[in-house]
Amino acid sequence: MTARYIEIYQQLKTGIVEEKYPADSFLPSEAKIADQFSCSRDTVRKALLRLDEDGFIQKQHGRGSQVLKHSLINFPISGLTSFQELKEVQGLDAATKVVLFETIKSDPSNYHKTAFPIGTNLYHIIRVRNIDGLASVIDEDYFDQKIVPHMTAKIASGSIYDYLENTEKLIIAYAEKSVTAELVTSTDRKWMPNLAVQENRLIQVESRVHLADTTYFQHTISRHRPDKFQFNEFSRRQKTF
Amino acid sequence: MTARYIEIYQQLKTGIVEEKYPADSFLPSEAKIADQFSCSRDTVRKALLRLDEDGFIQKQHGRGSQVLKHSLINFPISGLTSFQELKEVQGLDAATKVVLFETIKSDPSNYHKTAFPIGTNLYHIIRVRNIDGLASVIDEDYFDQKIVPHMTAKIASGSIYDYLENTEKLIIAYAEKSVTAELVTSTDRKWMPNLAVQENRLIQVESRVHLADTTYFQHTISRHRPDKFQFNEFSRRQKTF
DNA sequence: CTCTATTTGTCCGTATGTATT
DNA sequence: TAATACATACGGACAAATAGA
Repeated sequence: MTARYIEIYQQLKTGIVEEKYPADSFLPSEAKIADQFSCSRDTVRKALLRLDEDGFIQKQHGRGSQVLKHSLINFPISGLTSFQELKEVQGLDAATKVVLFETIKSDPSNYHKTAFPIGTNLYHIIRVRNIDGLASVIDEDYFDQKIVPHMTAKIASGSIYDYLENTEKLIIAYAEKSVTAELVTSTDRKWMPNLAVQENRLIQVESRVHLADTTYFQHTISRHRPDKFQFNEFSRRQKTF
Repeated sequence: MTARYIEIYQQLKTGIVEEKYPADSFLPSEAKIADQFSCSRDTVRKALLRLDEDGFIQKQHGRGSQVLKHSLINFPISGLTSFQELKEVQGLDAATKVVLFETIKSDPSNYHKTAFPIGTNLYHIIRVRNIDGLASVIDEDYFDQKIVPHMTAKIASGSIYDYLENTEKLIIAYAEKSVTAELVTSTDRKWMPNLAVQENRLIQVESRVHLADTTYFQHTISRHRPDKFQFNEFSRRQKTF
């Protein structure tokens, strides 16, 4: 069922994480890996391409594939990763409180904010994320009810993405994101009571999320405490094409 | 010299940008594109993979490749894109002033900052970026002199990446980046005199940059005016592998 | 709902080019 | 120069998803 190259990707990744292939060492050549797995070199190359993209190895023409230090904990703003997934991966002491759950209709007054066509029925949800007991993120979501018809406050208090993908079987594909530093509002201070008075901005990540068939279904605004905000990323030099 | 699949990528991309293939329409099937270019389907698939990664199309199993709205101007923090390149792509009215150019040796007092081994000879450069006449970014760079032996203040006032790649023929491959919101210092205010007094933080992007052979050669700290900071990104949902 | 045509996804094998050592 | 390793390209086969009759 799962593709052969995915299995090979996973096994090589495990070998890297468990230091069977330590940092700075080279993986076996593509031909040797193909022998080990009794598959074609093409299949191995697909696996190595993913490892390269994910920052586990650096491929080098004529030399081999070198294992990179995977020191950085990935806190991806890029990549579409839910808070719940981050919590699990990073083992955070985190809790979610749903502070608003309502259904609204998109109208001219909020169109600029949500970018949904006027008249679209939406869920409007606000959640506060507490990390180590401190209110650290305010998430405001809008979901198209045509796509997500059975949202509840209970679902919102857990993992919405887990629900969307595993229960509703939606295939979440891509998002346009923008990151800015926005002025603190009185509403922000209400949900983040411990924010120091001299802090005048929150880090805002705004996302428009689409399904695999390009349907636009979610708009999210995440506002982060500036003194707690950090994200780490592995990035490759853009080829100039 | 340039690979066939790159040519195909470029031509399709041009067709999308010039709206020969408008948003929401479908590209011809892989087989048809292969016919048009008299190449194999494998070669077409490589081109489409890049277009998909770059957010120009959405591939859909059994359906085709749909053209996406490419509304967002990419201001990549991810992706390793130099200020000079951004300036050219976005047509910014931007100027660079080199405010510090010195050679130093890495020692215990700055090791935590640069992460270069103690005793490494380094160029230390600080540049202020003015956009529309306003000091908007402070860039602080450290370069390993073993890798970049002939840096000058004149080069630093232009495009260092252009120099590194085209003159020194270095192949810049990847970076570990972190983004945080750091407290404003008196030095920051010196270089950004118009920063409002109530602003207490700058958005900081810190990068450790490596060459294709994994050599670590550059450490950069970019501090952005919070009221001017914005970056947009196209991002895909991480497969859970 | 079934069948079929179309389209993309995966995998294989082979050949040749190019970079590194 | 020669051996090794990755990059590109071709062609074929079958699986899986989609759409429409």
